[in-house]
Amino acid sequence: MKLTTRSEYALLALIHLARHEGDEYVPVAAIAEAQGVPHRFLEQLLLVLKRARLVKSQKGQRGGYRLARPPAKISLAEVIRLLDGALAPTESVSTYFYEPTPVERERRLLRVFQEIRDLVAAKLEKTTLADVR
Amino acid sequence: MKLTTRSEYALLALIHLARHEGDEYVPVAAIAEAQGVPHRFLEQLLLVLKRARLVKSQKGQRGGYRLARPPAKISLAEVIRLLDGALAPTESVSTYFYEPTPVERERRLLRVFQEIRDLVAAKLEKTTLADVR
DNA sequence: AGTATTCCGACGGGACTAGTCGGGTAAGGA
DNA sequence: TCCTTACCCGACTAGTCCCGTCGGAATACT
Repeated sequence: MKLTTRSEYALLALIHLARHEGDEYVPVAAIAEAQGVPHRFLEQLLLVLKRARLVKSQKGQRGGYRLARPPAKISLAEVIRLLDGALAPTESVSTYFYEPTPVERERRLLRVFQEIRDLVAAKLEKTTLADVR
Repeated sequence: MKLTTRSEYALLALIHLARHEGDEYVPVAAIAEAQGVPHRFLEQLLLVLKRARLVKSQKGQRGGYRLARPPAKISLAEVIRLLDGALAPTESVSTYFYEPTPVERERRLLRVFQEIRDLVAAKLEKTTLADVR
């Protein structure tokens, strides 16, 4: 039932970028300082975001990062799933990663977990950076 | 966003006990075999459940465990919170365990997490063993 | 007495988390 | 051309947590 700092920091970084859409290419150092997260660590996360094409980067002087899409087109779900894996509270309930467990035989219990997953997923899916900017 | 096997197994055990309410005092071995979970491990979990007064125990021959309350009075929330800690997706959003983080300054984001926590908590709070038995 | 069963604390291996570090690569400016 | 800025990449580490296992003590029934 927990979120790692990875997705938390990633979200903070994206929010920062969403706020500076005009400035194009904000360096990691600026984001890190503004949001109070470790520079070197954030670098890693932004790299992941870049590979997933959520942000674009520019090297060298005046380089940095910017959003690859408008904030309204980036959902929290996408970010969290990317950094933390499945959204489901238990492995055997995810539609993205499947693996059998002993809980599976308890259909009613599983059902409850499915409903929760759907609730959470729906909420995260429809909340975008534009909403939390 | 994940549940540990601890609470999963604990729930399975409780469900088993709920199904055998008349038999009073089911030994751990029986539960473990029925639900397919490691005997020695489950023992630990039941001990926790006992200390929290969710179950009662009886030592010696014909001993074992039984529910301390009717199934309808035991919510999933209670069990999961006991074994896994807070239900909130991020630490700074739980009403039970509080600790400050850098995410706190992002009010809108925090708000979303709070809503999710409330959603999940409400669901788990009102679902009881009687529902999943 | 003997046997079944809970109770308790300790321990261990593996995975994961949260970072750090050193250096490589590209872009811009002087 | 050369220097500086900044991204890029992989390796590494220290700590924590998870999933169990184990040995044995205490207790209750037969």
